Amino acid sequence: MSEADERPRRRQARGERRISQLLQAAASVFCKLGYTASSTNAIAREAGVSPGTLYQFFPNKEAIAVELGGQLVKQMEEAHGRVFTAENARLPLDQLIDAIADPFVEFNCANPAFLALIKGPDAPGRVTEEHDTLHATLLDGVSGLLALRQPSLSTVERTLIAEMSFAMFKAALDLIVQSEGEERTAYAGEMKGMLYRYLAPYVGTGPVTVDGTAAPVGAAGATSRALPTGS
Amino acid sequence: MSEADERPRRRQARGERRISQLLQAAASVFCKLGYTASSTNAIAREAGVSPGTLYQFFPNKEAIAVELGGQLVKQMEEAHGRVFTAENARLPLDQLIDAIADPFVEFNCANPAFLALIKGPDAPGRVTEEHDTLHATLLDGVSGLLALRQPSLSTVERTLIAEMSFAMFKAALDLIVQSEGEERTAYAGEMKGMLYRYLAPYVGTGPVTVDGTAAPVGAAGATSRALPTGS
Amino acid sequence: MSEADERPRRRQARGERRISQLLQAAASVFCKLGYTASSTNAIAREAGVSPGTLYQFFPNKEAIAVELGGQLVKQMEEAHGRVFTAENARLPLDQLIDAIADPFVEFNCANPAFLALIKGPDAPGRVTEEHDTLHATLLDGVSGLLALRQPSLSTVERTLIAEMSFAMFKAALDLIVQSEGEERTAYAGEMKGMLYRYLAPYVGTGPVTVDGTAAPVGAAGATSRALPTGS
Amino acid sequence: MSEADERPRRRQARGERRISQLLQAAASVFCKLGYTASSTNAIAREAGVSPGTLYQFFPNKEAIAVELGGQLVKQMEEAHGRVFTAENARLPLDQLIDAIADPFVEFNCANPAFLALIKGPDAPGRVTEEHDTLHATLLDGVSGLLALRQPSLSTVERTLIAEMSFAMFKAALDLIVQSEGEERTAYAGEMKGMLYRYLAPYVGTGPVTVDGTAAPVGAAGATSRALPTGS
DNA sequence: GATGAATGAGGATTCATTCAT
DNA sequence: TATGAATGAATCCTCATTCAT
Repeated sequence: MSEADERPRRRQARGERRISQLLQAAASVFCKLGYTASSTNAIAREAGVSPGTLYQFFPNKEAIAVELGGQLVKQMEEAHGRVFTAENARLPLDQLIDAIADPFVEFNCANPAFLALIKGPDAPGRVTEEHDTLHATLLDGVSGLLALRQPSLSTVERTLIAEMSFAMFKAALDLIVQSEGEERTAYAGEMKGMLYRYLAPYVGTGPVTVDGTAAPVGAAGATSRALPTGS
Repeated sequence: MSEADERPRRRQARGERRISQLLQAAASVFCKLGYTASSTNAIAREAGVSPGTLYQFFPNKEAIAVELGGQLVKQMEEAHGRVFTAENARLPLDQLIDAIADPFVEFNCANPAFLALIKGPDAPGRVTEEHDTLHATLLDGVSGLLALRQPSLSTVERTLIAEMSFAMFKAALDLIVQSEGEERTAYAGEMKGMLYRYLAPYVGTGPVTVDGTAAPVGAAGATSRALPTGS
Repeated sequence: MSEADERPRRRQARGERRISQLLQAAASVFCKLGYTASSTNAIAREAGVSPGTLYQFFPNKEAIAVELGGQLVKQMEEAHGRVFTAENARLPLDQLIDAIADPFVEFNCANPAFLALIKGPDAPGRVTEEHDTLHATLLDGVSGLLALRQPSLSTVERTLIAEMSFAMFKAALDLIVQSEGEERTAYAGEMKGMLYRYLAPYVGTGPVTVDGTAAPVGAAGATSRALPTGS
Repeated sequence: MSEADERPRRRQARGERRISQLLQAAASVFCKLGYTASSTNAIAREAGVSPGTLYQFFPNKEAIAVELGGQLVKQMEEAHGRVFTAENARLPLDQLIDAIADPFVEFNCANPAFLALIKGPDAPGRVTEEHDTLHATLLDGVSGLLALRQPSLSTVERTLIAEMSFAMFKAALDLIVQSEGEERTAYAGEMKGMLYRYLAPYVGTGPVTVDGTAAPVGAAGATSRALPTGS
């Protein structure tokens, strides 16, 4: 019984060690060279194994990225819990932003490969499955938050705002990850301020009240450029 | 004198035709494949010349990107004039943003290769000379504007805000260029709104008065997250 | 004794199951891809075992082919009995041809891998041991038949005729195996007619008489095997 | 004028030399290893050039085979003229067979790669474009001859006979090419005898008369082609 | 200038085979 | 015995770059 249980596991043990070895190597290489310029051979070399070994676990580069993305998402969840939750959605805007951004910032600084995957390859049309999935997942998270917080937004509006917010977030994250120390803190602060001021006119700044509407906002100057909030 | 003058000119005439041929081809290929995945052979093929010819004008791939960047900057200036001017700096913030963003949006939609170059390769550390130059140029533009508009900002603050603004701008531009029709217009609107609300606390919304200070702003809610404006 | 006897037997039992599993897989893969393009990994995969297991029973790809050839020969004998017999040799030519061709056709249609092995790899000089063995076996069969039927043929003549007959047979078998239904029947008929007319002048058409000479020629039966000439 | 003529040619000169060098190398490698087992690297090595050079002239292995096939067909035509002609079709059968077989035998002995291409890869379903084309061309030749010689044959009959004849022809050619000296001559004789006797009932042995019908059968000439039967 | 041939290292991927478990 | 991990050379093919013409 235990034998039937363990035997397969033991075999997988080496394999799984190799897999994480390879994923770690991939993370490192993706960070150093970017996705496009990373080669499977380079990853294998970094992992200290032969190219053939890599291909025993992954059918191609894309699959490595997919798996790495999945692992990182899982790791982030394990470390910081789910961030796109209904509870978070109902927080005052500044706290909501903290609740999303802080874990992301922390995790991406510790695992810069995550950002590399989120950003994807530098070619417009050449999006990869993995990047797509990741992008969709995160975008859905943002969009869901918006829906919970401000149900009056139309789908189009919501998508627009979510895409913008996510794009801004990624771009700022890039600056954050690439800097260090005080500079990094400063960038993180800027990112939050930016998101706060961008989103305030759409979703209000206060906590969401019982009836599901966000508290009224005082950002009068923005309205002329903002989408109608539907209120 | 006339000999030394004219022969080179003729040669340069042919040469420059070749060069723009090649640059146009490069623009097209960079857009299709991204910088990293673009090959010199592909560019030469697209330009209808032999690889050898390409290397008669450019010592390597990087140089093509550098030159292309330069040309595009020049073209944009020819089409839209200088945008980072003192006059613009003194406009009311919304007009200032229009004055910068509109030409960029228009030009990048017409020349999507520009954005590809601005974004650079997908590798964090692997920044290329060309991308660096372009980045520095544009960042200086933004930074200069900030300096003119709000001289009280410290260098550090100015750099921070400029980097953030530029990063946001690039990210939004990406969304804009990749969309079409109404969607594109909507993204452009969002970008402007976003920049407006982000910058207002730092540089004020009104026109700059004679004494070089921006008009006072009323964006109270933002201050807690914003850098001190130096006022 | 019982230990030394039975354990190996049990082991062999499992082993032989594995072996036929592998051989069946090999047959399938050889058919799909041809001998040259077939890989041991592919065979193992098809058999549902690991590559290591395959190499526990066969030292290399060649050995698989050899064994498969042997098994198929044995299977064909089990299904159709020996065909290269003295009795057959003495039959009237058309019946002799039937006696040889029918089992081969039937068996090869059911086990197309057999033909793949008979044909061998597509390289002229690269004949494999397995193909050689099979080739020699079958050629000996034909040659033996000729010797029995027409002892007056010199060795050289006999070899020549045997090689030719066998080559024709293989080529026709290929057409037969690759076709279906009526077409297959038609090809089989053509093959027999072809062999009949080719061999008749050498070995006579009638049954072999007691004194070992074939009956004089007078290829009456041939027409019945030919397509109507339309005249 | 001559300059404008020669310049492009001179450039191509090196290239065309390379191309025939490569084709020759390919012929040699295909013969040694068979089509399937031949690698582009091996061909390049044999030609004494780098792999990259090969790919400047041929996009892949298949293309090499196609080109080589084309060249060989052309060369055979140049050396022996067209063989599938109406005049040949009307000859007495033995002369017709001579007219077809002799050039083929001679050419294939001199250029054994031709046969390698005609035979194609050893995989049943994996037929290559080049082999297909070659096969179709030659089969059409045979079929055309049959149509001219015996118009009363139905399409189905004609195809059947053509396929059979061609298959037999290929198989015999293989024996011929692989043997030498007297043996080769003997095989060639056998092949002709075999074809003669196979085809006689379908297309008659005599010359085709004015009204388009073949002379009545009465295969007198056949015996002269057969080995002495030892009777 | 322009060409296109040439290179050889490097890209992804597969293969026959061996080894540790 | 059976597994699956491991290997490294070999597969096809591309790339940035150079060179002879």
